[in-house]
Amino acid sequence: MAAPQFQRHTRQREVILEELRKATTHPTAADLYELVRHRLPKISLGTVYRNLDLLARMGMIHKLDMAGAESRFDGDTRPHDHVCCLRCGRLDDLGGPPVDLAAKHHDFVGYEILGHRLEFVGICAQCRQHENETTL
Amino acid sequence: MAAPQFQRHTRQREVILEELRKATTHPTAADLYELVRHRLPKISLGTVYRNLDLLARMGMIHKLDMAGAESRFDGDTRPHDHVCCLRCGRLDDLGGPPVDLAAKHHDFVGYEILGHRLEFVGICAQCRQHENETTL
DNA sequence: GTATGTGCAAATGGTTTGCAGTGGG
DNA sequence: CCCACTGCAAACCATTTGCACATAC
Repeated sequence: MAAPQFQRHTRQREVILEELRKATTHPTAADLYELVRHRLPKISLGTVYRNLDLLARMGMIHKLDMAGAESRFDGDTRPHDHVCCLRCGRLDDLGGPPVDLAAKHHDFVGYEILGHRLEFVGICAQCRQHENETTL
Repeated sequence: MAAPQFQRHTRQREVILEELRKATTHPTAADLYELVRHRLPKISLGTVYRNLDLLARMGMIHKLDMAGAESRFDGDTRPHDHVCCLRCGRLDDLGGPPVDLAAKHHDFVGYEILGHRLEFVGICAQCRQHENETTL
């Protein structure tokens, strides 16, 4: 709830942020751990989690909490929506401007609305092709 | 992936479904476990999970997976959206028809879109009042 | 009678945390 | 020099699972 603020500048944090920004796949914490480990072999998974949390609360990255177990992270903080493949689980950015749901309709039952979480679901191109090849 | 089908009719499943339909709070599996335990003291948490999963795959209830760690369940399968309070975590139904996002805009980057997950977030009436009382 | 469903308890898996040591400023 | 940050390992906690027994049909 407090304003998160960096107190130190560490190599670990720097590399985590770099690798996340470089990635195009919305990696999980474990994915990122592996990526970062190529450059900082001694880093611990706990440090990855701590820094991802800190970076997200600073607003420098986005934590994608939506469905499923593992959180994924996004180094691109420009507003955009996501599509998740129900078959293989891959998560892609959606082109075009994000859906605007502001104010629209609805009785908000006393809530002050601050935002929304939205994720499209479907079948990705690869999985659709796979299906066509396999299906009788 | 297979078509889920009931093979037996059990008291446990019956009571779980009844309690969920009676509840107005979108309970978690653990909440439901407590509720059901009043009537079936020997039921196990594993059974609650197994039946919730089965009922959800039958389409008789909805599993709400979005934010936070714990899944919540909804006995009302009519289409409707939800609002979640960022302060206290309560989850409410939204009145009015669900937001229609069909087809709209967007380059769906090769995906066949089957649906979406949507959840509004904000501060509930109670927490807003609390804030006003407490804030300087 | 039999295989599905249950209770129990242990296992799993993602995430968090306590602690002693490291290093950024 | 000091305190935030790290590495490590143990702790956590929601959920899943293996197994022997119970029970719906």
